[in-house]
Amino acid sequence: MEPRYDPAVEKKIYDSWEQSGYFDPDVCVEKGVTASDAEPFCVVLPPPNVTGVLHIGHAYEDTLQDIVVRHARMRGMRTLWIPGTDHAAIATQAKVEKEILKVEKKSRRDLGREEFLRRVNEFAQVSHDTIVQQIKRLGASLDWTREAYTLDEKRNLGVRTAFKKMYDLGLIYRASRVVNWDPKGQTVISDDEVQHEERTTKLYTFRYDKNFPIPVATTRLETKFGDTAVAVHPDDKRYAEYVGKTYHADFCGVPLTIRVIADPTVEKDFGTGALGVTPAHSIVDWEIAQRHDLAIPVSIINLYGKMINVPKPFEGETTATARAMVADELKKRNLIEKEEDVKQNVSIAERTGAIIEPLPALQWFVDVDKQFKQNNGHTTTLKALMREAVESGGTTIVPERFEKIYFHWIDNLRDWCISRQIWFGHRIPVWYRERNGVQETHVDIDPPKDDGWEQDPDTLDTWFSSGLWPFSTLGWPDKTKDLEIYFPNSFMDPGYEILQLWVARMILMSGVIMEDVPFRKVLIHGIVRDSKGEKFSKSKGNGIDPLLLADKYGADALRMTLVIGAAPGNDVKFDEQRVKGYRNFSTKIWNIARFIQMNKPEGFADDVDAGAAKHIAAREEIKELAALKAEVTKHIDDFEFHLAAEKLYHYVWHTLADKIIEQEKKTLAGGTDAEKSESYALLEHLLLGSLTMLHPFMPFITEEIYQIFRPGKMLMVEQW
RNA sequence: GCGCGCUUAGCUCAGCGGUAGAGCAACUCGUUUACACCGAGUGGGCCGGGGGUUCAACUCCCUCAGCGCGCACCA
Repeated sequence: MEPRYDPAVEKKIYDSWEQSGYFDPDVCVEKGVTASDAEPFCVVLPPPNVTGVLHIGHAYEDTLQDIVVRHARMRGMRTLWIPGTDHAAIATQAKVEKEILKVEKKSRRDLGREEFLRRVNEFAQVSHDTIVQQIKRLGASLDWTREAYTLDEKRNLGVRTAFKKMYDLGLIYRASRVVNWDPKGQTVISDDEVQHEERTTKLYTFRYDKNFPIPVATTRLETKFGDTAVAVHPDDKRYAEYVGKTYHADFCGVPLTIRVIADPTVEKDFGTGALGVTPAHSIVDWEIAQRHDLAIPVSIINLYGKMINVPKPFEGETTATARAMVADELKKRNLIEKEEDVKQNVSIAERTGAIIEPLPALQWFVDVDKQFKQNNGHTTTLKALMREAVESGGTTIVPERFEKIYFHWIDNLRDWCISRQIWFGHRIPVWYRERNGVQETHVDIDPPKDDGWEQDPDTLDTWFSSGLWPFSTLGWPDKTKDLEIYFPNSFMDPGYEILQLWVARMILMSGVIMEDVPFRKVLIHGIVRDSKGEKFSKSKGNGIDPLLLADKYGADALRMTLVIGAAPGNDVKFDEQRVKGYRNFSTKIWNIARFIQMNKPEGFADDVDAGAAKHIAAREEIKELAALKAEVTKHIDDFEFHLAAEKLYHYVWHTLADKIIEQEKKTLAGGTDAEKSESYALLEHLLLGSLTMLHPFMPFITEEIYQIFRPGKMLMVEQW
């Protein structure tokens, strides 16, 4: 054995695993390492976005899965782990758009849809290749023969099939309503893609004009051109006499017709207790307007955040400028009664950082409250279905506290807006044409055969295709053998930041389409942060390249650092110092192996030294190892990888090396031949046993050493 | 506002009803069949504050504080 373990061999080891074909469970069955009737175990990789390179968070996520997968494989299960990448519609398009604008000073419209998509696909391909190499470098035992992409043809067929099915069930509909408009990305986004940021802003208390009886408080003076009502609480005695009446007001030169209505959602104690209702530019106001049958509102803000349908000088101004102008005008008219600073949560688009502009638009939605009938005869709603999947125990979420967050999210869920005004993604499978003045709509998997149809220009929310991932990767909508064997998946390991965006959508989609849960267990993990507890981000420049660390200390050391870093669901604070510590552990393991190998008695061979093996069977050290195995197995089954890894670390270093080897040194030096053989047999047994248990955590070094002791074998598929 | 976490040794974190644990850091010794990417050992903790349940609480319950997160409101 070399005096030192060199992480450079890790690439070679990965290649040998890949060449063996054992990542593919069919090959395992074929070659007899897995029984043909073995219980299936399937995990689908959360597909990394093709927007760049792998970061340390991926390394963490992939390590956790690889532990589960390798453990299952070693226990003889028919184990499949499917790789793939995510086209990540908005994220990827935005990235390429930005790059093209920077380098060529061109917008996507300058290039045209076809050319632009060619560029995005090119970028995605390069990004994909990098990512795959990176995943392999970390040792993930994925079956690359089954690799998928959320935007490949197979998955596109799945998306179209799912859309059609949900449309036919009445779960997908098209409607005009106030949506979250991202003025920067020029697209609608769903509620879950909106984030909130607290800011201080001015709250104005004003009157539309001198004769209007009720003062109203608002932070958005510029939208008041679009007001059609003032809402007060039904129990509010101050305004009871005005309820039901309609007033004509002159608001900064614009004639408004304002009805006073009573609605229980209005808070008496906020502002003046009276709310100016702007149906076109507030989701809440839109809903109030619906309840009170207010007239169809006029938009006063366009898609670029500029004022429209208002007189000069307001027309064409940005909302911010218009707000200041309105404030000036009202002051001139002496209509501002109060001006105060308030804290307000501003809605931000998570991808572009733009402030959301609520405005009315015609979009496609998934109805989460609609009753529909499943093939199995049950009548349900999507909300109920998502709730039941977890309540019934069909899917278990670990740690349990995330179940609470999940239910809380369902309780507050609104219809899911799935159409996006971007080009990169799955085109909506709907075609329109006008015939004799009548608008016709065709919703199907394939385009209509006859003439005159035009496909909807929009694409689908990336999470629509991601939601199908647990079964689209298995070949659905075809009735494949994989689907039969491996669905529902056994395990899924996403981060908590996509519990709602992704996990919930998979449960939803699987519930409608497959009428089953997508997976049995979900282990939610935390975020990897830097040593100060800050999130890694490009703008902060605190990123760490997991690949550099793997090359420097070995992928195994990196994996151990991440695993022992924290309990499930908690964030991991990452410090390079710790990786060093586990590199030292690798060295320790290496030296244990070297020491044992150096002491192999002349002529010792496993088949002829059955006597030595028999002798050691009764020894305490063997029992101790067996007890450890039971503990480690239990911890892995309970997803307590940090405990399993820590115990193994402690055993190997402080029991096997510090105690047992030290104790055996005397025998190895001065014992009889029989005693030496026994001593060696014991140490070898303990070493190989430790390597076996360590393998899911530190696959490379364990494989390397194992093959030195057992040439021709492969630890990856040895018995646990 | 509703909900969910976290607070344990200098640092990073485990443990979660039975006399406080690990890694790193610090200190003291040590180099004998591997390993200084060593070994043996030492110091260091009112387990965030207060109250309760219990024979027994870091562990369960209540409450307060600080930090973080989710959802809603934000007119």
